[in-house]
Amino acid sequence: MTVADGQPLTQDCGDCPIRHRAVCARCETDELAQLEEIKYYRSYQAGQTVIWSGDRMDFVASVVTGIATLTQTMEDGRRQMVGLLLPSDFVGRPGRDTAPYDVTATTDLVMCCFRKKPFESLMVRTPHVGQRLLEMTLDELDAAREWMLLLGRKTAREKIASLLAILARRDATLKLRGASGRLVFDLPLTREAMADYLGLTLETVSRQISALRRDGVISLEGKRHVTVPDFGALLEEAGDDSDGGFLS
Amino acid sequence: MTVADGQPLTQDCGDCPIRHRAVCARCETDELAQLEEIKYYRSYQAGQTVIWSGDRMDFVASVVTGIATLTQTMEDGRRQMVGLLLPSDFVGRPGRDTAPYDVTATTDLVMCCFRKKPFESLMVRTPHVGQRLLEMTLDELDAAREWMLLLGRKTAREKIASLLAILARRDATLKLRGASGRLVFDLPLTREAMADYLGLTLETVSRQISALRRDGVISLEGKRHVTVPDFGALLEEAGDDSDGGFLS
DNA sequence: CGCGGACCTTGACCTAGATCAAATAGTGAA
DNA sequence: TTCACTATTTGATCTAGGTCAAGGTCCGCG
Repeated sequence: MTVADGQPLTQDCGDCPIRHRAVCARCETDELAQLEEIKYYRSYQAGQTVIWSGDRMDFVASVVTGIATLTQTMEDGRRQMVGLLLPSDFVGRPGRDTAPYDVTATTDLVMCCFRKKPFESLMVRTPHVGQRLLEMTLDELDAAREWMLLLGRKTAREKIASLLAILARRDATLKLRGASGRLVFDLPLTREAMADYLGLTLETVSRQISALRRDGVISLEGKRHVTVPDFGALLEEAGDDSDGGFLS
Repeated sequence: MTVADGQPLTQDCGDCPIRHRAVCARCETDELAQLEEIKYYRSYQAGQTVIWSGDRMDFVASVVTGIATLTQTMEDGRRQMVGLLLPSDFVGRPGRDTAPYDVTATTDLVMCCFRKKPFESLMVRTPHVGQRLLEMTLDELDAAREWMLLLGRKTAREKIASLLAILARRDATLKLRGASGRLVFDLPLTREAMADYLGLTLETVSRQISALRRDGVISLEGKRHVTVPDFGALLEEAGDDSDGGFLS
């Protein structure tokens, strides 16, 4: 996934890193060809806003590489992140034309976009797209509900541990590393973004990370490079009643 | 919607109160006939548990009348409600066989059930069911994300006001009353259930309701019968930056 | 090499909401 | 009518996390 001098690149769906996980995952070759015809790539730099809440949104898209966030803001400035978009995740909604949330690129970001109208008409013709989108939406709903438990009932320490566990697990999945006690990854979020995600202040995030470090649950090199010596111990801190069945 | 002596009743889809809003909303008459063939009704009394988290779940269903809740529980007993199911809402997920949440009847409840296998195979044949389910799931995801903002960032008073606004609005919709400043409805939830929904304790719920009453935002007859003299004022208390465009 | 500006950490203090503890309705059965 | 029981309210206190404030670290730039 290289981007030549900030220019969006075009590429073959066959080589796409998210081919088997994104909204196109279930498509047959002919369906894929139709999608390929209407797709185009866009890239954003870390920190850039992709869409402002309330803006007209004439496309839908899949995240190809990088991380984006969905956030809601109240008039007085209180902010809550309501979604973390990782590679293969879908942005936008067929049948809606203004964005309900701010979408921001947290890291450098490449998205595979489809203009909304052609995509919608394509959804009618190619059942596999709609089926896959339903599946993905149901998964996101589950994730949102798990997040509701976190926001409503977990302590600050549990919230941080939960977030670290999610990031660590996701990183391990991407790297295709098997079950292993020791995990190493980089935090893709600032302390402030973590606070927005967790319903905390950035000071509390910082304090709890320091506390987890003092207690040996994690160790840090620099501010962002995290080592988890014992993933089980981290899950313990997260307060989850199950380890998700994998990488325990 | 009467239930003869606790016996589930069968009825014609044509007379069904949720015909045009549930998962069957978009079905043509022939599709509806197929659904009708595999449906059956079940009823539950207020307080009964419909499904326990982790249980095998061999059906999916629509709420016909009454209210049900989805809740998650941590080992130490902390509880968070993650969904409020109103008439026409859908329970269960095609392609999953154990329930991820407790489902509880909050009021007397009637559900229109479909065994999972036949429903799944029907979904392949009748595109309108899948389309409608996608639409409904996207709506639920939006609702879940709004709830995340509430859980993560709103004060106790704003949380209560938000919940009352949702219940009032929904009640007004059901009764088909037009825009009106004055609204009257009954709380379908105990203080404890409200606390589970809002990420608060029941004492805080009680105190904040008392405070809203003292301040004239609502008035109460008994514990459950609420009058909202000025819906706009209630929305103001809820801290939402928009009134949802209806019934302001 | 020194400056400005993100980003992060830490300390001191404060407050919204939790916790603990009673008291007060309602409600249905005997 | 009284008892038992559940739902609710209210008060007194405690505390996790917020707020305010001061440094610290890192990095790019003149």
